[in-house]
Amino acid sequence: MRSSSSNDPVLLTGPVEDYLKTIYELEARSGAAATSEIAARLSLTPASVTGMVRRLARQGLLTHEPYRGVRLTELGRRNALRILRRHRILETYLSQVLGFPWDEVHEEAERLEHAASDALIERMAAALEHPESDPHGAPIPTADGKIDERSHIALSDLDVGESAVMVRVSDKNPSMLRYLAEIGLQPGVSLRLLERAPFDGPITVRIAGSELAIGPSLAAQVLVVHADFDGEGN
Amino acid sequence: MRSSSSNDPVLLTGPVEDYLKTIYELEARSGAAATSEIAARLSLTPASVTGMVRRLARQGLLTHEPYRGVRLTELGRRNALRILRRHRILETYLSQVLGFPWDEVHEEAERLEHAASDALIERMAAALEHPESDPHGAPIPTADGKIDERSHIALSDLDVGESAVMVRVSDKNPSMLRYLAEIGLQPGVSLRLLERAPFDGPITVRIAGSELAIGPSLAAQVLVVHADFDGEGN
DNA sequence: AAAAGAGTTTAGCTTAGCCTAATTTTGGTT
DNA sequence: AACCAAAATTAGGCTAAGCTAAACTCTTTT
Repeated sequence: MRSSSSNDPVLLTGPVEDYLKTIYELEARSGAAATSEIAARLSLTPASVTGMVRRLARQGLLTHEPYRGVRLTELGRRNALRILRRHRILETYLSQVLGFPWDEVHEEAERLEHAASDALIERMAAALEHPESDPHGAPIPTADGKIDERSHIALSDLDVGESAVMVRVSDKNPSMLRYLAEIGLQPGVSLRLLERAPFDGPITVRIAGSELAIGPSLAAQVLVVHADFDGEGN
Repeated sequence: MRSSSSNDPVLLTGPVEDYLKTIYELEARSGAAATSEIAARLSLTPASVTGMVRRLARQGLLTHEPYRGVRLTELGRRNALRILRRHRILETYLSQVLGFPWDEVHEEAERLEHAASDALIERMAAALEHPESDPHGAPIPTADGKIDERSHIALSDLDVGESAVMVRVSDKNPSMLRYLAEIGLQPGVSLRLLERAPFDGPITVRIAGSELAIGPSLAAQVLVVHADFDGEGN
């Protein structure tokens, strides 16, 4: 009479690691991750996700309320953060040490994060002097599972006349990243919103002295903090 | 009526890469790789190997004469050398750049070799200034599939009085590697065979001024070239 | 209150890669 | 020449992770 309780040994496969990471990110935005959202992010069918979610629930990595969505347990969250740490340290290492352009590091890290040992990740972290964020501005969880999720707003939500500092952008769209690099819009760069065209039109910003028009959908992806404010403490 | 011919797209999975690498190494020694040898190297059952071998033959990566053994085709050899290049460059990078001890790099490379892109491997190779051998002295195949297999003899086959240079040792036995590092027996080190005890007894060598007794089974694993001879040209 | 549609789950299959147990082949001994 | 043991193969199953098609549930709209 042995029940499969939550302290069964948890050996994570690559696909399972991908689920956990994805669910962590979705849960951070929406409270609970929907089957279809997970499926879309991982390019799987919803039916496949339902099946995997059942298994992960059985292993104690998440809870599943049918038709209601999925939440990570503490165990699931710890593991998700471990993968996220690997991913972001790998991205940083590939970018800073090996000179990969920032639009290529995501895909490479996506594969390496399942193969690298903790020892390797920690050596890379040490070589980078323990970075706090990756090349796209995402915070890197510590080895003991703490993460400093800063509050930030979208560039598109800035008011005209306000100054801000670019802090973060998604790592998942290579061509967007190439464009941002081209116009010099990278984490740490200061900017000021000069003008906003009506009817969801482009935004004009000043970056490093020159003016630049940015479409609203791109501006919505670029995260900033107000320049006079440091963005800490939510 | 479509036959699965040898120019089907060949996308290699991790396990398949391991088979090719292993078969390449066995074939180099014995002419053809036996099912049971492959199974032993990969810690699988012979039955599993037979099944996989059939698939790989169907994909044109090797030829299989039932009960007689397995040989890589040109396609299989090219792919095996690609994995071997990855493995050895990874080992070298982990050792030289990230400071891993030489007894730990094999296991780490074993996992990373299936995940790293060609672009990453080539960046690492460039950072290392295109090394010709890995930390254990194994030659690194070039990106276009050439490999410089040097001839060498076992330390145990040296005659008394002969001088030699250590050139290579297997990367697969961590505790042996730790011991060799401890006694300073690493590729490039010069030595002279002082004495050989009878009845398969220990060998005494001089390394860096001091004398050292080495058991025969260890000495058989350590490969050397004669000091007055450069080991090139078969 | 019923119906519709989006989202989710279930049922049943597929493939890769492994396993054990049973059988067959090979090559060497008596 | 027959036999035996080792090696190899076949037969039949299993798990992880995916898929399609069909059925179900929830919420919203009529």
